[in-house]
Amino acid sequence: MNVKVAEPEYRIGEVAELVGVTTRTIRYYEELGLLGAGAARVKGAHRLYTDEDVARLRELLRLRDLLGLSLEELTSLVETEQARAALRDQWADSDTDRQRAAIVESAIPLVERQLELVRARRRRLDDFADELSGKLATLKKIRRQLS
Amino acid sequence: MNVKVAEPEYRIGEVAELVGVTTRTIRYYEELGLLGAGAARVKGAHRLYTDEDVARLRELLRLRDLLGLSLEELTSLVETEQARAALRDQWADSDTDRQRAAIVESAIPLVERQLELVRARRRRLDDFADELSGKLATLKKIRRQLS
DNA sequence: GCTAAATTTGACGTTTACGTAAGGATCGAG
DNA sequence: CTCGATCCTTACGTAAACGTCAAATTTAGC
Repeated sequence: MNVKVAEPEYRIGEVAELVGVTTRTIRYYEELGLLGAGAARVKGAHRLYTDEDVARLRELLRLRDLLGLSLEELTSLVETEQARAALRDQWADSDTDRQRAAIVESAIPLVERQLELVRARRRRLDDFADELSGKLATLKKIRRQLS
Repeated sequence: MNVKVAEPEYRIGEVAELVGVTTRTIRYYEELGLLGAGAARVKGAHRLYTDEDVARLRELLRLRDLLGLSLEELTSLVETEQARAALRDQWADSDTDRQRAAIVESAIPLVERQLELVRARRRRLDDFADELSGKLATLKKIRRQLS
């Protein structure tokens, strides 16, 4: 029972290069609870990451870079997902549909919140772009009148 | 000659409240060369700001907040405008059209660069939004199948 | 089992972007 | 001219997000 599919795993240095950060950053994020990499890890052993871990890290970095969220804001935004990720390990096992449904139910509002943040930021950028366009048009008009 | 239109002027505390930052921030930005407020100011005298100064500060804050630019990146991005702002004071005076044209000429590429940055950021946000939408759709599909 | 390369833990250092406090000067109203 | 509010300069303090270094360990290959 509890058959594990041999997932390809990466060491911290590989992950760092894959996503473009340093190993320090990855350990720091784990320290903050943003990454649970190998939750069950004997102290001193090397950390191992799955493809899913890498994807999660990439998403965190995107939220950080595109929305300018602090790591503290990130933690509160993904805390639910943290629990979900913990549960997810057992997804493939003997979970009941009811349990699976609960996991999905909890994941949906999280993604919805992220989507809202992204869209709100997009709207503000649109406004800014509009103003800059107007400014540019004004400048060009002046230029024409001066030539 | 050199008739000055009595522009409404604000003290640093007023500006701070208007744009939502502290006076420290404003002085710090001046220290970095981002704001030239009262370039010709006797040491020790109070700083005075015009409506245009306030607008400029607001723009800087938007670039900082929406694009996540560091203050160093901001300085290099607006350095040209800095020179332009210095010249602009004489705009209303005895400038020739050739000089005015030069000012406008130098301002245009600056605004264009800003617009490019904003649009690039917007594209990345759109990509992110698309991915999140897809993820959300997937989750909802799973939810339907489990119910 | 041995060795080189990568990793771990712990701790102190660094940069950015301001916060904060002190002592004195300036400004505007009366 | 006086007084209270606001501001000035100088300087040290701070939080976030890592950087860096050292000594001990672990891991992969032979």
